[in-house]
Amino acid sequence: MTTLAERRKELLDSMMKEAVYEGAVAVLTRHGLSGTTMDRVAAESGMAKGSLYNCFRSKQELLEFVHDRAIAPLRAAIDEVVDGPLNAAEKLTAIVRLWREYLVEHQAVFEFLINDVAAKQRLRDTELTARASAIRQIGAIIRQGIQEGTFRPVDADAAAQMLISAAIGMVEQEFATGERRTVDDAVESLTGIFLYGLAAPPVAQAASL
Amino acid sequence: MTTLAERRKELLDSMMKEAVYEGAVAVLTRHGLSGTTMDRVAAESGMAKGSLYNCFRSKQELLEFVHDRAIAPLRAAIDEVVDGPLNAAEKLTAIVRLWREYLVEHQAVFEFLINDVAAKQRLRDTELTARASAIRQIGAIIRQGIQEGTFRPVDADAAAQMLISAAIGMVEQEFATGERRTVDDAVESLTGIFLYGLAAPPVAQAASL
Amino acid sequence: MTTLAERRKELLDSMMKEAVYEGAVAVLTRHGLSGTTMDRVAAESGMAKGSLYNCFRSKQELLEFVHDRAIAPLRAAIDEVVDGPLNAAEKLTAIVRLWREYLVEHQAVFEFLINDVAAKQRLRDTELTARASAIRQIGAIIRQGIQEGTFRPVDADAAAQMLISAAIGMVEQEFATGERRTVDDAVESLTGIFLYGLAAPPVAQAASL
Amino acid sequence: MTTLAERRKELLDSMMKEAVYEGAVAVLTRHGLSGTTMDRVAAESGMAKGSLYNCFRSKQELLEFVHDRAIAPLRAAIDEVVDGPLNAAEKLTAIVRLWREYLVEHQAVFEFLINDVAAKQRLRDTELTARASAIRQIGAIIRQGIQEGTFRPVDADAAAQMLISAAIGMVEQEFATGERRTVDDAVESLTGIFLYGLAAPPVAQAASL
DNA sequence: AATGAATGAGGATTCATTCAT
DNA sequence: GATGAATGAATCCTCATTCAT
Repeated sequence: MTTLAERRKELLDSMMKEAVYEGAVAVLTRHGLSGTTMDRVAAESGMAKGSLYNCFRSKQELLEFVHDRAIAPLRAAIDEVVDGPLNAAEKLTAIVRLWREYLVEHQAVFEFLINDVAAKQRLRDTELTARASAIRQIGAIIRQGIQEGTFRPVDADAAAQMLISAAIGMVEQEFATGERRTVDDAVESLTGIFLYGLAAPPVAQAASL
Repeated sequence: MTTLAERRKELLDSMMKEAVYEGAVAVLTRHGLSGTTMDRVAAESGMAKGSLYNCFRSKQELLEFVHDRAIAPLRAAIDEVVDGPLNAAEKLTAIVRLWREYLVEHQAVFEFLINDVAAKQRLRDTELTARASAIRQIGAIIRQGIQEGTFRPVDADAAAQMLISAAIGMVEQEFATGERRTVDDAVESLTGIFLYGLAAPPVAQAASL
Repeated sequence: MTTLAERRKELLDSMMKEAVYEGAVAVLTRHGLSGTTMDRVAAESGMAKGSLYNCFRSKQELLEFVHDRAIAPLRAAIDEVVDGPLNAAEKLTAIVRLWREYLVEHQAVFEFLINDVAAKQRLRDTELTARASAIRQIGAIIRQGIQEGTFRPVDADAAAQMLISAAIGMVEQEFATGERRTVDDAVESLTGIFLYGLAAPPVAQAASL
Repeated sequence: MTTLAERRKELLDSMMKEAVYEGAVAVLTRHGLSGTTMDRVAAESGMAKGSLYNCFRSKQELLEFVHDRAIAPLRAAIDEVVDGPLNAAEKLTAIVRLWREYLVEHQAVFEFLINDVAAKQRLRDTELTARASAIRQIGAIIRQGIQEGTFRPVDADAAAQMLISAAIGMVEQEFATGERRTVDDAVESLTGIFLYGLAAPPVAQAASL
């Protein structure tokens, strides 16, 4: 018996949350994080402000939901890559590409997404932020590469952090300056440096052969 | 004639601004950017709210002052490195070290400093933000390295952006997780990857066979 | 369907606005226009400051409402006279009487009403101010009189402006000096001069010689 | 001995007040009454805010001074007319002309001047306001006219009040609508009505001769 | 006497949250 | 459960007035 009612409730609840998600993203896009008020989210979601509070205990909780909800597809896509058959360098490249595409697509809520409201305000569950989980996964890939012998034995977590930071920074830069690069160009630029570094290959080594 | 009165006035003014700077940093540290109200800054600086407005036309202006004031020493130190006699790789390493030391030291206002209030709220003079100027300078150094033949011919500005983003990301990571690395370790980790990449040198492998 | 909820809402809304009107008039009376703060209006109206802003977007809008609300009965009464069957001189007299009664009755908010906040701050719709609409209507009546041949061919709008200004001035004078005249006396005094002028009739003089 | 010092002091004082007058008028013109702050007046007058308070006990007092000072020339000119040899109708016309010229010339501070700050805020000495003294003088002239037999025996003070109110109203109207009339036209329009009224001369009387 | 920095009460406005219907 | 009016603390900013120099 309860099953029926429960399912119904859950369904309604998730429909409402979906509406809230879309409304919140619209508001975030139009008014920025500081301009995102419960009033506006309610209006944009087509529901009463009070209903927002039936769904979420506080604005903080609502924003965390929106954040997680927005991040979910990216995380899923990355999971697929991570569990896939590619080698370390290819996985890294694929992930960088996913991040880049994701960031560009969500430009409007970029700041909100990247600056990780949840994390900032009371870093609840660090593992939930897109960045944190990306770092863990990338770290694992780098370790894989090191084990495979294709990567140098670096501090994998530090490298992962740098990689993701650099990816974000690159997109931020593009947004700030307004110039837009092609995906291929951007991804290559980033992975090129991370895989091969800035230093020119030492001629001496070649000569020693 | 004016010297007397002017000197006095300037002195008092700079003393007040110093007090405001310290008060603001304290508030920023304790309450975060969004918790930084004029009331709190006034109280923390030991002056009346109105006096803040005798000194700064608006909260925005006050925050810009604090930001610039906080960033100034780092910029000066980097300028010195840039204009110095080191080669490109050494300069890069030195700058990464300066950034790291600076960020760790100013941990408290980190978010505020890096997220560049000024830039966010109405990107005044983009060149004035610490990050932007660092990118320009690092870009120049990379170009220098390319010309010297010690760096590969990469997109210098993109690389600079990545480098600075990675440096910031690294410190953010440390703050978030609580683990603290030594300066040498961190700097080496970062420059190691940026200079030599993740990929294991294929030549050495070939030679070792 | 909507009727139920809508009626209720409208009723509540108009009750609130009524309360605001009365509160605002009380504050206006006690503290004058410049002493009329949102805090005081809220307190006097028996509601929270925030509720005022649920009803009116700004202080300006609230004041405009109070103004219009206060002016409405007078305008309606004048409309009735204008559309009535009286001749021009009678209409003028009737209108002057209405104005006078109205001004005396609303002495407390006199300054506020006459100095036309709305007009002053951003003359929205000039036609809405009591004075402006009175001038238009009186102008029409004077033109009617001119056509009827009972009035001299004067500049009707200028005359209307003078008439209304004089009516207001007369009441202002009474308020300032504290002496109160009877309605009949005051109206006769005003219409007497406007209809027949100050100059003694020359015909009588000629006849008396 | 004191004479010398006293004269000096008085001279300096009146020079300062002159400067304040000009500064205040400039500020009033540029920022309106509500935008007229002591800071701005001090700056515009080229003196320190503190000095303003050596000269005037309060802002109120300063504004009263400015008001009176601005009104003085008009009052003097009217005095001349009043004491002159003209007959009542001519005096009235002359005074209306003076008012009109004065109002147009001081358009910028019109509101301030006419709405009589001093009177409004605590009608100190009613006789000092331009309007009040004008009314007294015009009342005297009308009484003169009545005695001369050229005016009908009306309530002189009420008529005077109406006349001055109508004059002010006429100019206000012009300012509001933007259309500007010639002095002659405006004065004639006003005096025409006040002297001869709106009513057409009764044909019946002429016929009865 | 002149100065202008310091004061702090006061004002308009916003918004997360509650709660009666 | 849904609604949205009510709340009032919190925020930024202004400005007349004082007073130490």
